[in-house]
Amino acid sequence: MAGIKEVAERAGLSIATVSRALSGKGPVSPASRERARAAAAELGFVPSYQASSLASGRTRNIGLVVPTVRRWYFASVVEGVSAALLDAGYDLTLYNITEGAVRRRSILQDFLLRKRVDAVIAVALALTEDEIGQMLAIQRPLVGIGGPLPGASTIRIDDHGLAESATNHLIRLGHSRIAHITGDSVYEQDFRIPRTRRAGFEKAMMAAGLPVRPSWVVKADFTIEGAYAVARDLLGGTSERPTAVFAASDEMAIGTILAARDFGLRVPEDLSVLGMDGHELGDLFGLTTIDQDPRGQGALAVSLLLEGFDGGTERAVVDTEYPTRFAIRRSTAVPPA
Amino acid sequence: MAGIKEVAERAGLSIATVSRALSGKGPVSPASRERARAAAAELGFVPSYQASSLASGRTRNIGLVVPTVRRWYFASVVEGVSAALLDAGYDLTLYNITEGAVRRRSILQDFLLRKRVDAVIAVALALTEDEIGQMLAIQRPLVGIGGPLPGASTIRIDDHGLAESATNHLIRLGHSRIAHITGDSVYEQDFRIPRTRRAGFEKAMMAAGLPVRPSWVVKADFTIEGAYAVARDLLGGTSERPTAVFAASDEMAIGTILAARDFGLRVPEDLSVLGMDGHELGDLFGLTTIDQDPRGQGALAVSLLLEGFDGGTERAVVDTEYPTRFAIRRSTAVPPA
DNA sequence: GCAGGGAATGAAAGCGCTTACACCGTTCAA
DNA sequence: TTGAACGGTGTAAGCGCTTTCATTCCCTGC
Repeated sequence: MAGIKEVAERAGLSIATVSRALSGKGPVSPASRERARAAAAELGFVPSYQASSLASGRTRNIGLVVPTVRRWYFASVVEGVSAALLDAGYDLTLYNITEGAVRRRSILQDFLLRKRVDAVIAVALALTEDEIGQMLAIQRPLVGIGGPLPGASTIRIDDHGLAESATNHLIRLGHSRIAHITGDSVYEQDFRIPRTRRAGFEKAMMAAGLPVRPSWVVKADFTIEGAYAVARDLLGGTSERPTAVFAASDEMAIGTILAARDFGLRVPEDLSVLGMDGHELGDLFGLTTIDQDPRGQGALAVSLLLEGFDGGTERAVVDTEYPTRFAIRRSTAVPPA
Repeated sequence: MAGIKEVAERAGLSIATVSRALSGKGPVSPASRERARAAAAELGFVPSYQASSLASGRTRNIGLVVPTVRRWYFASVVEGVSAALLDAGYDLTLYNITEGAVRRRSILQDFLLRKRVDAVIAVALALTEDEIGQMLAIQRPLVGIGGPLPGASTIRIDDHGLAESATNHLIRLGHSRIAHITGDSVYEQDFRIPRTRRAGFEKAMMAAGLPVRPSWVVKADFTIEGAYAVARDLLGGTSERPTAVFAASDEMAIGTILAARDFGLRVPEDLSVLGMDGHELGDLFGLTTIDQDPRGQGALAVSLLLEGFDGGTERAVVDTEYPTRFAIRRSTAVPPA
């Protein structure tokens, strides 16, 4: 393996000049730059990451913490972050902390703090103030996507307001028997999104003078399967049935549509279904939803971070509300007569 | 930030002893070990990754190259790899090379070669021999999951044989009008799986003396939506319709089931549908499939790698055939009378 | 009682880069 | 004409660890 020393020898330059030539920092004459480049190319030289990190203090590596990559939303964020980082020549270290609190603790401590990353992007995680403090204490910018991170920059959508207007959409169509599928306790612990969306739903219902029946606010695990199971209970019983379901995620809305079909319920004639997120399957199911473009949010998080690196020392805490789009498709309509 | 030097001072030991005590390598008296541990804990010391990598040559970081994380299969592999790596105290650097050849080239060269990873796991990628050679040349083990990597270790399932026996399952049920949904050209370029599965399908058909109608071997992009679209064409036409569809992935099988439902076709009474992979939604759709546990494959890849690190210099190239399970559910039955 | 062998430890030499600093030769304004 | 300013370059001091090697000390066997 050729090192910078060999390149310098071959180019007839000092290693300092080669370093400057290849990194683009510092003044180097065009002639030297070209010779350094040529020598590096001939030897197939690739600078050692650990050496340059150690010397410069920058790793060109970003940590991305997600609860899972098996939900569409998270996978989309990961792709957005990954693509933006690749373009910028950064590496992405993925921390998939499915296993919960214990693992998460050790990740934050043993991994993120090991100066291995220049910054951290946390998706939908409600970190404690302690945890946030630790990150900031070691001078590593932290940006949160889809989750409130007091003291850190965040990119998020207005979950409360959007859930409210989604519910209002149903109410305006004439629905009064509206059920809501929210997240279950596992999710509530780490993320505040289900709770926030539920609050928006309840607010809209109250404002319209409509009852929020406890039995019509059901919990599921944010998957198609999970929502399918609870939607079967909701729709299959002999008791009165809702005319509309607002699910806190598109996956749960899709599960609801599938359950409805099982009972011969037509969507939207017999049941309106409204989702939230902008899932790639929304089109196929004609799902009305609020599209939040998680891929774009991931890319934006990277831009913010990289800007901060260049911009200098401004460690501004910005809270960006990401724009959404209300995609009205076929799954919502006026209630049955 | 406390460094090993501060820890050594506090513990009243040399930095060499502290290093040995904390890493567990080399002889250290129990008393010193304890003092080093205590001092490190008090100072919140976490060793610098780049420094130890630079000094030791090991990064404790594994590169994982995937074409996307938005398919269930890949996301599952990522989770399997991630969990295993986290347990072992390794980092995972994710290279999501959705964008194709150009990006992939620069990733392999600029990133993987920068000595940033101890090993690489490539999922479903048909790397060229050149690319494989480069990796091996720099002494970095390479293991492939779900794709043939000549010269490197691989974990894979018997795509050809399994596609064959899946097809035979349909044939034994009495089907003779069997369609196959395979991958489209984008996928074929980088991965050999669709082609291999199609070959298995064709072999079984030929062996049974059944015709492989070109119009019944249709291409889709391995997504639910993509397969839904082509399945609508396949099933909705006025011409003769197949009685069974063997899709090269569960997602495509699910798309087929959804398309069938649109036309009022009952599964399996009017149409048998057979998938492959073991998707988490398979249960909901009652999908008969071949379960290949990608999560387990990811975990196995990590074990193989880590074993190799400990085991020593044996750079054995092993080709592991991962066990699968034929999950017979409700989506396949005898053909309509 | 003494050589020989470990175990425990510390000093110090790197690992392969980046960058502060010093230096030289120009250029250009005063 | 002079000196400040600056572009271009090299020297060398680290970055924060790991690991080799030498040293010390204690135990064992003869």
